[in-house]
Amino acid sequence: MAVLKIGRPRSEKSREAILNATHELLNEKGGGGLTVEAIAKRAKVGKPTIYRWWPTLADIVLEALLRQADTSIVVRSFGSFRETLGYFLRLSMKSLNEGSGVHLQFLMAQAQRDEEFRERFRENFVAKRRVVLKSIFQEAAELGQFEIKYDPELLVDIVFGAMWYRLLVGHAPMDDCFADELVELIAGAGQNS
Amino acid sequence: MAVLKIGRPRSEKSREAILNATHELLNEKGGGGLTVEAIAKRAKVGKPTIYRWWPTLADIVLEALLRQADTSIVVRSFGSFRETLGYFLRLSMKSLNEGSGVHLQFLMAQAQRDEEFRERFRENFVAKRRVVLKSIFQEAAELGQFEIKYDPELLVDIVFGAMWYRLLVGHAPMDDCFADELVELIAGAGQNS
DNA sequence: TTCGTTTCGTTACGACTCGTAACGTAACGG
DNA sequence: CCGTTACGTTACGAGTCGTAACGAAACGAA
Repeated sequence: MAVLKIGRPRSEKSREAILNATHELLNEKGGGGLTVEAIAKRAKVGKPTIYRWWPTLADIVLEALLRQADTSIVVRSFGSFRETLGYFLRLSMKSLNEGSGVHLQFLMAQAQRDEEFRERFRENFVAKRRVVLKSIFQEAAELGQFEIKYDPELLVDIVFGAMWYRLLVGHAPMDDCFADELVELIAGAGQNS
Repeated sequence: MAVLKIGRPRSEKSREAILNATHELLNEKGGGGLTVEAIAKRAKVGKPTIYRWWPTLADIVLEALLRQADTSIVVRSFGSFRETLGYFLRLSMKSLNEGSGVHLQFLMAQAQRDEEFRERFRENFVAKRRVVLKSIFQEAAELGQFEIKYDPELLVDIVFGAMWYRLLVGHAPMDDCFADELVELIAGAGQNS
């Protein structure tokens, strides 16, 4: 399975410069005016170099997001279901408020204009997050802390749906209060007879 | 309050042609490649005429949506809370599947790239829908059919959030089953002690 | 009817972004 | 040294943007 590599190897320096420039521009000017040329200029890189490795601007943002999200998504199991879910939600919301929210807004917007990217976004990001949250529900169910009275897929739609909704519409904050409310509602849905 | 009008009046014919062309292009080619020039060409209208009345492409889509949404949003009160909410959700989802979903996808995408339009979208569409759903909760609460154990704002985030999430991500269908599941979960959240 | 006002559709423009092609140069393995 | 691949630079056609300029058309008022 060893892949034979000939020719000049890919510049890891340029790759990181591109991802860093994307991250910076997103946080400085938002996703509104993000452009490939701006990234190339900031990263001191040729535009064809970008198009050689990423099919779309959105794919650059997706990779920039995944690079930092891998380290920030942590699932810790506490004694109770409420604590475990609450920790996960507060951590997720903190990540959104501290920068990755702009990435997600941009990605979801682009997913509406590009059907092929929408599938990549769904497979490489959304689906993975869903698995994590679902595992929290199922683990709690196995421990007897949570009774699955509703389809876990629905519960995931509820939790992530509400978060995405607030992120995209911007009518209410993504704070700990919101996380606690969600925990109470979900926990309440798996408790009573 | 009678406003004095002098000069040539606005062409109602052109206005409707523009909104109809927008509606047609959205349903034919999706929101991906929708452009002002395409609308002008389809509506047989000059491009400056469009820019005279709408500041943004998204505002045209918003008006095209509101024109048909006004007639399709109906709230009927049935005997039970489950029936009333279920009717509202099934009707909303039917509307999404039959055309207005493409409008909403486009509008939410544009709202991420244009902060000013995001506010208009929030005020003129999202907020109004929220009021309608909230009124269903409160009316049921007054009738003793539903106990408000959670902030009504949160419940609205839950219901509309889940619907928006499915619409934008496209991982699961917007069918009657989904509506029924949501009804059960919400009703269950306001029933037990 | 005539005039002033406003909108109409057409055409054209500069500015911007897109994605790609062409070029010579740089960095690897054989 | 040679073949291969990636690099950065430059330039290009295509498309869209939002606006300006123009003459014609449609209204109310004199």
